[in-house]
Amino acid sequence: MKIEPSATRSHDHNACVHDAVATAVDLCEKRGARLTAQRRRVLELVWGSHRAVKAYEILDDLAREQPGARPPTVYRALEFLMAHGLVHRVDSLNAFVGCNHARDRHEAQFFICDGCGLVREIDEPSIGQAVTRGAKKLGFRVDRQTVEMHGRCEACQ
Amino acid sequence: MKIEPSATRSHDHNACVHDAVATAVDLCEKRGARLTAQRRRVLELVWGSHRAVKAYEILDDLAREQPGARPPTVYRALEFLMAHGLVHRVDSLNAFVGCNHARDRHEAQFFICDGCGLVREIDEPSIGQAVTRGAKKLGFRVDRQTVEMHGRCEACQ
DNA sequence: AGCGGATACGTAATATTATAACGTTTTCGA
DNA sequence: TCGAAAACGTTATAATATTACGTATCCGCT
Ligand SMILES: [Zn+2]
Ligand SMILES: [Zn+2]
Ligand SMILES: [Zn+2]
Ligand SMILES: [Zn+2]
Repeated sequence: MKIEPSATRSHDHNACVHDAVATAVDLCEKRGARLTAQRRRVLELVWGSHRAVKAYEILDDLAREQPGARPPTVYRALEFLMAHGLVHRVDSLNAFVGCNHARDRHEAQFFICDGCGLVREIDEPSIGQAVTRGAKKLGFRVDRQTVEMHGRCEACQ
Repeated sequence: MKIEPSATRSHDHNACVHDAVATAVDLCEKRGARLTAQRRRVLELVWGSHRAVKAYEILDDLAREQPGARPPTVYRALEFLMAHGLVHRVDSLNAFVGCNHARDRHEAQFFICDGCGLVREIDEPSIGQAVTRGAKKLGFRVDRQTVEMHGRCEACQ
């Protein structure tokens, strides 16, 4: 198992991946959820970078080491990982990104650099609050939010 | 030209559509943009309801009255309409919705009812401000935002 | 250990969403 | 009225995602 390097990072990314997997193992253990080898491998592949990764990119990677892999293989794994908050879907990119604070359930908000592809998940409570205010005005109940900001990261400006 | 009724409205929807088209005609006039018959028809079809409409639904409708219609016919019209802020894409639904305050360029924020499909576009400045604050913390420059809240409208709760 | 239901996976097919490529027609100002 | 730009027609294909159904594996229970 080798994790490829990425142009968009300057840190020890293997440590990122290792941490993410350890957290996932832990969390699934606690919840009695089955983090199978395949699901775990898909999690690693999603964490291959801090970019959002396309399902078919994951499929290509997976198929290289496991020729039987098919779309449902990947989508099923992603479904599981999303259900457990280990991965998020980025709707504006049709792509998936690893969650870097998966311990608690949370509303995900993303900054996405259109230059280098970097995705940063944040938790800015005032965004949630502003949304709640807006919802109240309309009598809406909010169950789930998609908040994705596109632009340029510091390095790419 | 007949606009179909929708389960999710209690108002004179033909008036909505009429207004939207009048605004569009006006705006395109001002900008020297060509709101052709086809683009106008697609705008009407998007405005067929206050729900988000799929591209292939529009295509089906359009093809009924114009058998030569093909995917590019619709996507090209939508591209034009979006470029002029007359229609927005709802990323979390892969669908399109008419803009109800197209006069000015604006950041669109949506509340989407998962019960009846109603989409309400709002302009809650505090959301934009909260986002800006979050962006500043990260050194991000925001160019474009996707803010889509899913839940239940007042009637569907 | 052996049974049986639930969960996960393999596999083929197909559905849905979107774009590429290229030629023709229309528009509109010079 | 000419010519370039824009719009449109048409075919094909790319990209994303799901359905359906059969098989294998896991796991609690006896
Ligand atoms: Zn997260
Ligand atoms: Zn960047
Ligand atoms: Zn709008
Ligand atoms: Zn509703």
